[in-house]
Amino acid sequence: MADDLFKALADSTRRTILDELAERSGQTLFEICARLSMRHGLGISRQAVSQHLAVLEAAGLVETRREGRYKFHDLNTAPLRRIAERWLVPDTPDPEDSTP
Amino acid sequence: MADDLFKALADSTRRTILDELAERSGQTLFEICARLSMRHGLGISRQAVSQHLAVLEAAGLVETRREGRYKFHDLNTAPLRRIAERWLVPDTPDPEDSTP
DNA sequence: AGGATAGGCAAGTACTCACTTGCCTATCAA
DNA sequence: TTGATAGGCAAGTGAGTACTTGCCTATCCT
Repeated sequence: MADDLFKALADSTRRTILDELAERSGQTLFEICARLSMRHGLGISRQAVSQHLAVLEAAGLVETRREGRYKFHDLNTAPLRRIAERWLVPDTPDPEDSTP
Repeated sequence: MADDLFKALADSTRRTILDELAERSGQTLFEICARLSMRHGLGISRQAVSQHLAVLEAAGLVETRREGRYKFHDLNTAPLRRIAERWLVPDTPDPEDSTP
């Protein structure tokens, strides 16, 4: 659960994708590919970006909506808010990692 | 720089170590090993924990102080606070990942 | 000094993961 | 229908990494 979130954030390309979606929400796969290439100089295939988006969606950081042949991607920052709270608040720890 | 931070958080054992240090700061390597085994059921070698602590220290999440033959580890939550801010604030993005 | 404790260094192994390659499906426009 | 566009599925490859094993250094106590 939380493991998916942190693993998703561990890759720099995925973090750049989050940057792009934070700036302009609702982009399609091809739009994201173009902007990664143009603005960030990332020579990366469409399939690679698609796989990154799947990871981000599994982590709950990206939500998608389909319209016709287009699939729009939206950023969801809710999971990010709980990251810092885990170690800042000396509360009962999340039993997430106790039994991997 | 920020890459070290996210990579450090990507491992569940390291996150559990942060949990332990959040609960009791200033533990030694052997104390951390014992608590990981006792309270979390993690059968992990001392060297593995030592390597994890090195990763956490490189990420700025753990600071160490040496006293005699003991090395105490303290949690530093400062880097965590800036994680959520990156995508919550629609500001000029950190140019960190532009040129990997 | 000698043993015990706390920690460090380095090479090897096994596994994960990012990325590519190749092909396939679905929607829209002519 | 035909072609073009947007996206998906799956196997293979190469690099990174978590962990082990073995040995070494430093500090403390008797």
